Amino acid sequence: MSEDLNFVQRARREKLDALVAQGVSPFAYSFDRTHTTVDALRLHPADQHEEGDTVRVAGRIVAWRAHGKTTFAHLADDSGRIQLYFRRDQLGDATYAKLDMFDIGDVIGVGGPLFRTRTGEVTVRAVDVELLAKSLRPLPFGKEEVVDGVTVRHSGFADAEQRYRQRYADLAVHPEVRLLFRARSTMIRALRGSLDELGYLEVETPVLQPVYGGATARPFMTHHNALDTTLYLRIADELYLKRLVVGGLDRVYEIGHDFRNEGIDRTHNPEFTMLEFYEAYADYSVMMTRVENLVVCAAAAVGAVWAPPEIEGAVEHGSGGVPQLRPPFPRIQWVQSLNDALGADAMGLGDEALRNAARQIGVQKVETLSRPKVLDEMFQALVESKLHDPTFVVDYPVELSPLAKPKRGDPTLTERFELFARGKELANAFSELNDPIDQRRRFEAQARLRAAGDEEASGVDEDYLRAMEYGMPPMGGVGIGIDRLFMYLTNTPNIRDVILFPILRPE
RNA sequence: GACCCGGUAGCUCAGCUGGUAGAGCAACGGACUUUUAAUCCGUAGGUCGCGGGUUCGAGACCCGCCCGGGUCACCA
Repeated sequence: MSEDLNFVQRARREKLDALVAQGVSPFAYSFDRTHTTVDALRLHPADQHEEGDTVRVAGRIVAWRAHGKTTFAHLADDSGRIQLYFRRDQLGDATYAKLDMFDIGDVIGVGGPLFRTRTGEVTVRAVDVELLAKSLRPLPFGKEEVVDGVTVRHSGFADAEQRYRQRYADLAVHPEVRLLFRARSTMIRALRGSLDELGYLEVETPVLQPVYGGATARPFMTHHNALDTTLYLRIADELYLKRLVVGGLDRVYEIGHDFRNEGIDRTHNPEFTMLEFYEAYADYSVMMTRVENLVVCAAAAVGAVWAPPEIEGAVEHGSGGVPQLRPPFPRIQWVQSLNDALGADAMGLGDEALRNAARQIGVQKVETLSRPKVLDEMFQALVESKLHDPTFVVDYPVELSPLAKPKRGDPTLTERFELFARGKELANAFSELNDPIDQRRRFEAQARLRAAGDEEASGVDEDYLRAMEYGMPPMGGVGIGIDRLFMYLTNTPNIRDVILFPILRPE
């Protein structure tokens, strides 16, 4: 293996050996730090020019400027970075000589008083220095300069594939990427807080399921050895959460991963994060208010901690910042908006006329699609893709919504809505079907499709029907794609940039 | 899946109509006690994605393949 090391790695191994030979342990157990770099900087007031408090800071060496008997460096931690100043007369010959064994990327701890350099930068005058972890592989740090107050980054880490594969290196080198993922966590925490405040209970339901359902998608399959049975990774949480409402947990939610064995592109990762929540005695109009409030709350949370990076050469996440949301969001009827866009009564068209209309607006392979699918495609092309600001689309045709209740007063429609923004679906919700007899019919229709070769169709979930037969309260349910919501709020076009470890082809 | 762009040093990239591999940063040696893309002098570092072909000669041209990015399609 050592023959594979490049010359940079070999040089670092040699330094490691030299340190060990001098009795320095290159991988420490702990370091007693008193301040983060940003806290240390704040400790030293702008008007203070004499030496200040003593601090102990720890982090990664990100820049190194040796000048013979004196050395400047920058140390970065999660909060930011601070300059270090080493002097031979301060540290002594032996300690100062050890600095030669340090490299950019090493994790070190430094103690000493704060002072302000000639150029005004708050700096730690190192009195003691300790190696905490030797970096044996060079991190692709770029160099930074400040031009007219704007940080400009030179020759950094640009290879998108390597940034995803080695997210640890991407994060180590790009503070703006750390900030983005912190904002994602902040958003999820805010969503949890909102639901908790409404009396929702956070629960965990099975990822491994004997029967999959709750959405239309091809599943991942696996096998349990002891039971000698096929299990599926869930494609949705829905049916288990609704079982819990049967059990008397009136308001439940779950934030977790769903798995869909389908294509990978800039808006699809096979494993993605879904928030689903169900509320007994609420219908879809109540849930619309809930979604609106949650999205506004998510936007506020993200906006409070995140803005597009102002570093030239930074990893890009679109522009414009977090959108300003002005609830209530517009609500448009599915049928009406399709008819308006088409200039005809889509639902009233005969099969051939409908297919011709679909072809004309550019729907591909119309002849292979079922009638509901054709309608859905037309709606996507004519309406969805043009919804830029958050908009609720309400009252979907019954053919498109196998788990929703029929609309009161119009059985051709269902009480369902989806929320769209920037042409992408952010949420999907309905007044949940709670009639077990109707549900069995719909399951059986799915099972027939499956028998006919439709891999996306699920089977009959007898246990779920049993739960429903005990009596399922009316309820509203919502699914929100967390990755998509965060992409929308940060204007990030690629889902891989909001997932820490996106799926890639194995190396 | 279709089309477009790309794969050259650890990183970011250049390499013209084919002539035998370049820069900056990082690394290594040296000088330097307030620098900040530090500076200066020197050194080393390459299976040019892989496999064929054309040619006296291929990083470059041709064919095939692999990998990545983008666009479109599919996957609500």
